[in-house]
Amino acid sequence: MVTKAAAIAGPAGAPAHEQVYQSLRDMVLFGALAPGDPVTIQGLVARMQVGMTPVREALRRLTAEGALESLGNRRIVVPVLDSETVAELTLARLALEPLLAERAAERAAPSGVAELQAIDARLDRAIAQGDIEDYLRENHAFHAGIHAMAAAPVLSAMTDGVWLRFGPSLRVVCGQLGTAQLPDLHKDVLAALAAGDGAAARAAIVGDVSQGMALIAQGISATT
Amino acid sequence: MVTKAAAIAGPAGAPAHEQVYQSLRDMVLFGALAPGDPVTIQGLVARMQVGMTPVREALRRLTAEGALESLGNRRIVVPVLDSETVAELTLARLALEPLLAERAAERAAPSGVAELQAIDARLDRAIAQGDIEDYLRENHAFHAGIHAMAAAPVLSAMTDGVWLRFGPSLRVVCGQLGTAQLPDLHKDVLAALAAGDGAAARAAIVGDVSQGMALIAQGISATT
DNA sequence: CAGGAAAAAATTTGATCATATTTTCGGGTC
DNA sequence: GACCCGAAAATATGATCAAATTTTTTCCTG
Repeated sequence: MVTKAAAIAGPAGAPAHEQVYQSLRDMVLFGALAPGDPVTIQGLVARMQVGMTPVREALRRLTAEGALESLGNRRIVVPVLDSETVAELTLARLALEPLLAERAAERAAPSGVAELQAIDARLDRAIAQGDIEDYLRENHAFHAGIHAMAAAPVLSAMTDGVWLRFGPSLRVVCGQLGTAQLPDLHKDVLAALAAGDGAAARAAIVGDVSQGMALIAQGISATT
Repeated sequence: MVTKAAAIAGPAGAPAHEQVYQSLRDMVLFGALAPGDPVTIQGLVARMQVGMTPVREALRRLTAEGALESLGNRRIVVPVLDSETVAELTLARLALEPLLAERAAERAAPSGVAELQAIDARLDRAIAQGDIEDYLRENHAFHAGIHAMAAAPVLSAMTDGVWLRFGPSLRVVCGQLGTAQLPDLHKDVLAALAAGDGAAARAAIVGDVSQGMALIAQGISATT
């Protein structure tokens, strides 16, 4: 796949390695990179207009987070998930995200919930229009918003890492199945957050995560 | 603190950035770096004998894992934990490590259990002698061994990241309280592993993690 | 005249790049 | 099928530039 993104994006003031990191992170999360795609330093140096040092640093960071995989032979690729790994990622998400949702419900402010509702509205529109990239972006924004509400930076960071691992594969699954049958328990989540009901938020997220990861598992086994 | 470690350690064939990473990781885990210690690129370039690029890459990797913290102003320090962060880390450990222990019990091979027993024997000796660094090393080896048994690379990697976050603070607590009152439910863990009893292993690890993190929380609040 | 705050110079440290070196992969040959 | 050679990519270094902290100097005020 390897869509050619022209140049680096991000805060102009930020250091180059940070901008490269953000760009690559976006590509991983929102479908510009497919599982198995090779990621070369020189390619990134040419595509974005920076030296090799910032690119190297961004790459190390991404591999440390599991977004990219460093083959022993000096080669870096977007990881291809097998079913065991998907099962592990499901366990990880189910261990962390319900916890975050519960905390979010206990701390939810009306303005935050309203913002999530706006995101969810855009998400529904993306599904209706079959726009996969928009769906991925808004879906991520929705969950990231919940995690921000939970006020648990460490747990949020760990969860982010998990999302980076399945991002490319989720994109593939969406491409195969379209946006029609994607999970959407977001309305339940929103209701729970608005009501401050931690248990309900937890339950809704468990459902959302389970459905989403089941879809990925299904897509993986179909390819094998 | 900042004990001067002479040069890089690690597999000779490995790339320099990997060796620097391993060295720094050891320092973080086993007490050579204290919370709040500044970590400068140039200092590392001088201490280990490598250029800046490998040092930079190792530093990015460590900060991505949460072992180091990048202040906005281009400065990198060993994180100082507050009580909220300790609470989060406790949640994270309790979410992941019992899961790993349970899986380990279901997959435990006799040879693996024997190896863990050997580690635990060395650990007891370190406690008896009050050798903090040895204690930290063997304790880590013990838990890492369990995680390896669980055959869950992603969950293990996530847990490793958590350990990196509280490593320096654990060292401080050991220094304050000595090795006398350290938690040691390892015998229960070993029995559960040998018996293949997942629930018992889970329970033992819950106890071990809870006790250890409570000690850290106590040490943190004492300093404040 | 002493004390202190603000400004400016100097030093230290980080960020980036261009270049040299080494390693790996692919193609061709025996 | 094994082996060697060339191209391409990664690793690592040192130099250069920019930013931030620290120190010093200066000037104003009490």
